[in-house]
Amino acid sequence: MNGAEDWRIYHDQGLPRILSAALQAFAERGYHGTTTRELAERTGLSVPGIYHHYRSKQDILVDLMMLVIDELIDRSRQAVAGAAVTPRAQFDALVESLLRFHMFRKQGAIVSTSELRSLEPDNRAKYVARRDEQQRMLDKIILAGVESGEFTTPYPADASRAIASLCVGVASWYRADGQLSVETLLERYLTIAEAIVGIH
Amino acid sequence: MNGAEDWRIYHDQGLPRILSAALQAFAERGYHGTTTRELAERTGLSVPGIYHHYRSKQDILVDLMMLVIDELIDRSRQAVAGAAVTPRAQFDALVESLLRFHMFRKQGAIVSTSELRSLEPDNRAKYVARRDEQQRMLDKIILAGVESGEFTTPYPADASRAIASLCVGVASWYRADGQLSVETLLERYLTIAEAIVGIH
Amino acid sequence: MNGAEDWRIYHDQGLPRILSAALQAFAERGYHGTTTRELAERTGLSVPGIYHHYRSKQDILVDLMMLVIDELIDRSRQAVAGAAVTPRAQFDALVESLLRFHMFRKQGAIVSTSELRSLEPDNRAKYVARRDEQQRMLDKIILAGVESGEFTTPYPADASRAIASLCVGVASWYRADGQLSVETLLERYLTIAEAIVGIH
Amino acid sequence: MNGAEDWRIYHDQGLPRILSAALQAFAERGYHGTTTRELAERTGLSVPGIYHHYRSKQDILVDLMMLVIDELIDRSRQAVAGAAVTPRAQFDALVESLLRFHMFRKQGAIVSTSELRSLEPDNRAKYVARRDEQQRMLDKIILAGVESGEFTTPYPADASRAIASLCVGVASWYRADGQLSVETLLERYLTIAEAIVGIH
DNA sequence: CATGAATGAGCTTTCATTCAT
DNA sequence: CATGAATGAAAGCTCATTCAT
Repeated sequence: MNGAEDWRIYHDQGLPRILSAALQAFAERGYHGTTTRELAERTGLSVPGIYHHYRSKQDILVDLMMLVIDELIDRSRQAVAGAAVTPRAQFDALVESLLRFHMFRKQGAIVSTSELRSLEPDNRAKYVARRDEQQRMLDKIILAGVESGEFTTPYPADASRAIASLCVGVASWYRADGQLSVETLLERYLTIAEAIVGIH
Repeated sequence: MNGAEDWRIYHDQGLPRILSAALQAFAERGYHGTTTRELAERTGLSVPGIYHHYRSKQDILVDLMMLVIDELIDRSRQAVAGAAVTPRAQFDALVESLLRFHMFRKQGAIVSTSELRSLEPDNRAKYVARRDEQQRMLDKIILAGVESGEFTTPYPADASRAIASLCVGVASWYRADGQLSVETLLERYLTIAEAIVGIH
Repeated sequence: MNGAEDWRIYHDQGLPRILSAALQAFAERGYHGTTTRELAERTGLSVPGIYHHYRSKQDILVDLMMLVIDELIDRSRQAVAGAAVTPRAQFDALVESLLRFHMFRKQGAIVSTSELRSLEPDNRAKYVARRDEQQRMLDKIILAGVESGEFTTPYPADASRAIASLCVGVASWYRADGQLSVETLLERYLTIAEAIVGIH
Repeated sequence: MNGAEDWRIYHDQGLPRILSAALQAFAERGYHGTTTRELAERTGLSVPGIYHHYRSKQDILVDLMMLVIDELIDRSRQAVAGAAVTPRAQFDALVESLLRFHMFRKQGAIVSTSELRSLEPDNRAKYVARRDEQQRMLDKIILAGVESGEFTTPYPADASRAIASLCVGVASWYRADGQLSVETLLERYLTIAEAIVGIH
């Protein structure tokens, strides 16, 4: 159904209005700083209207964060699947995908990072499992690159974590209307990421 | 009054008990997720006891975040002042200082990053001014290195932001009781940082 | 739409339950001496139930005092409108109306007098404007009587204020179940009021 | 020690500073609307300093109200004692004394009237006893006047209460810097009072 | 889905008051 | 008397959530 490079293309996320409102609100004021009344106002629904769709505020957060991480994983897999079967090609594709996601799903990324602590234990466990799954994709590719000799970093695990930090950091300052074009940012950060894993 | 390398040494922060309790609580549950009752319990004070020392919960957050950023700036200046007057020496010192701070003042760094949005506008402005001051220290050193030819990065501003992201990221996963020794982490991340600015 | 003498007839005020509770409570213990919890108990509502209907305790006081002064003005106008167009008839009607009001709306009158200082500045200004409007009705009638020669007081302004004081005073001691019948009280105080303006 | 007409002369009340502060504060904001902290600030004392002199806020109110009513009774007695032994002379003297008191001890009168409800039951009982004693002085003189035929009012009790209301009302609007001179006000209100009891 | 009313639990903050120094 | 620290109780108000219509 999707062409090979769909992971690069970001449209409006098409979130149901409650999740869309929650995304804005949680990103701006945090989960605990957002009231259900505010969600109602932002959606144009009534407060009981919200509860018609969700059993609790927590459920909204869970739904939202799961959608976000699932989209990230999905796009990451597509990126890797569409790349040539070399560590470098796969690395470049995955990092590019990570970067695009943190640019174009900025708010989702911010909420997911900062509200992990607001998830109740069970929900948190589920979320963390998926986030770790995502991180392992990068770990594996870097390890493969090191084993094949294409990447020269002596500490692949740290490099992987550092690259993830870098990409997550992008969400905190990137603006679509800022100075840096998408392509330029990708190019520069890819260069940095390659430097980190030791690609010459 | 202080030996040259004081910026490397971290003792207990010696925070007054209320700020110390707030630091733990805000880091764990966030500003809005922390109640004044909880602060009281953690301090061993009564709720009005808290208000004897602080006029509002917001004031506690402000005091805490200002102490954190001021310590960071102070240590950064010491690090640079104590280094040789070459871009590389200054860069290494500042990055090391940033890394140490995000390892040893982990919670303060987490709170400062995630609760910026919880500061009321005036307080936020003051905080952001100091944070920008800190960031400019790194910007300038990298620019100097590029001008002198010691650093080869073609986009110093991005490199500076990337390195800051990297260091901030450390606070989110570093554990004092983890696998990685301080010295090892410093070595690895310094190598990465140098790769980012293009030191051969 | 109403019969001519409606201003003489006092039924239960038909206040919404919150205002009714506030009326009793503020009259007994004062605005600052009344807690929202007490209002809740008196209404049979919970505390948030109160806040569903009013945004603040101050808003309750405002609503209450405005209802009181508006009813007073309304009845005063009706009394004057229904009287013959002679100063004496209008004076008698207005004073009778004032007296009845301070007998049958005793608590409202007490609250309005004693809690003026508890109104926030804007609300106070609005209330005072209406109270002055009410006072001017009496002033004008007395002046008219003096001009026509029917009233002989040499200081109409003081007489007007004195009569108002007198009527307000009634609220502080009148009891429906006391010794004095309504008609007797009206007769005596009307006699006094006429003596004050100098009607022979 | 006092000359005959001392009841006419009002100096500064010479209240101890705590009572003086309480007088202002209670008059402006009411007993329940005034905090002990505010009393401390107004006196220049510390909060524990207040408690060095008074065991509770209630005690301050009691002391204040008792001083006020005692001064009123004292001056009333002096006024009557200094007057000729005729109902009219005694009436005039007592009413003049009441008027002067409500002009020159305005705030004390306001507090005493509005904070009666804030006195705890025992204290209230004591206060009411004295206030009634004061009222009886006026009652008796009017009765004497009626018996001697000098006063023609057919309802002396109501007249007495009306006159008291009138005098109390003065405290609510009189300003020392207003239009009305003391002597003018006295003259007019005495005329009114005499009209009420039916002195020709 | 909306409206309107409602609430248990809990929020931040303040009160009068106390005690050690 | 001041300073400074402290507190039980309670204040005004808000939260997430629910229910009837």
